[in-house]
Amino acid sequence: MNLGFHKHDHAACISEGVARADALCVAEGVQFTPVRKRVLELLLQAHRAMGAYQILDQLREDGFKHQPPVAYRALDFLVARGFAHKIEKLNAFIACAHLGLHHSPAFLICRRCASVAETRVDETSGPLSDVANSAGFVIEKAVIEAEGICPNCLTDQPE
Amino acid sequence: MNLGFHKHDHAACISEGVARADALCVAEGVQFTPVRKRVLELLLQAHRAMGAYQILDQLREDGFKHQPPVAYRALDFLVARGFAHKIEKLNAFIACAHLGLHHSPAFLICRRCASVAETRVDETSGPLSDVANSAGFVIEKAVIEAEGICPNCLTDQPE
DNA sequence: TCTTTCTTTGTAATATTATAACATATTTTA
DNA sequence: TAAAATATGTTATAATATTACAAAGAAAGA
Repeated sequence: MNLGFHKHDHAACISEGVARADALCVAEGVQFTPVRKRVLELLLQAHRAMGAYQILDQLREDGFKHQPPVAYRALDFLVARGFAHKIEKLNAFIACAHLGLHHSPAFLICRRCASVAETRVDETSGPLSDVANSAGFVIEKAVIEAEGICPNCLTDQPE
Repeated sequence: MNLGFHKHDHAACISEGVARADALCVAEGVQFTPVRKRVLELLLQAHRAMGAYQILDQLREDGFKHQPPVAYRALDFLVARGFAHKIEKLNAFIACAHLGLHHSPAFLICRRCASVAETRVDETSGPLSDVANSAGFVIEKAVIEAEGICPNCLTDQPE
């Protein structure tokens, strides 16, 4: 599976992501306002997890308002619609890599270069759901974040 | 598997947990100082995730010093030794339920009663490691936190 | 169209979580 | 016991996130 630890046409991946989100917003009848669009662009562009205050700094440079709620609202919107995810381990946000597909995301976080790859996992099977099922616990959402060393950092240099 | 969503001899589970941690500290030649012990007791007693400032409040009542670093240092110690875990999703801490066993923890968090159950997962197999392996990513630590409704809250009352 | 309803934005203030930095004290080791 | 390592005391501040309320804008119904 393509995990993002590689070179790719980045300009296209930004514009495609925005276009897809745009279409989804139209389809769902919600407003993809300038600040929401800009935040998604920033996340797609960064291609890594960004903190809310990093985003806020960028918004300021772009002439947007930049009090904390501006960023948090846009992020809440993007996360609620699945256009972005929060990485709990980093208190940071990342653009969704599978935009439009209903999925349960899992992340591989490189502790060296801070890149984050998103993959998908099956919510309804696996050891965790087995345990939950047998205990009678109903899982609604799972945070799955693995920290380690990405292939680039493994080969690039010694630790 | 016993997930903690049940009645049990709580006094015993606190004293056993402390005794086990004590023994491990002796074995490893590290100091299980009063504040460290007290924080572990508080976590074992609470039997749920506690924020650092909640712990700090308890420490104050117990006559300990109560500046933030006091709690964070004790928590860092407990987490580093595996006596406690941080729940990233909640920015909170919980006593380890499998104290002394080397393990990769996973959590089931009830969003209704805030109880947290700890279970173990196999780090070296499962869908996530398959993806990581094939991508050449080396996982060092995994955060696995499922949010949902626990069996007690499911049966107790409608949502 | 109007008007009212819902959604979004602007803004100030503040809450919550966490760390840096440095001095002092205590414990362990040589 | 001196030196080194570890742990604590303390102040200050950084980083992350939310509340609350007013104003503006968009959507929906009459």
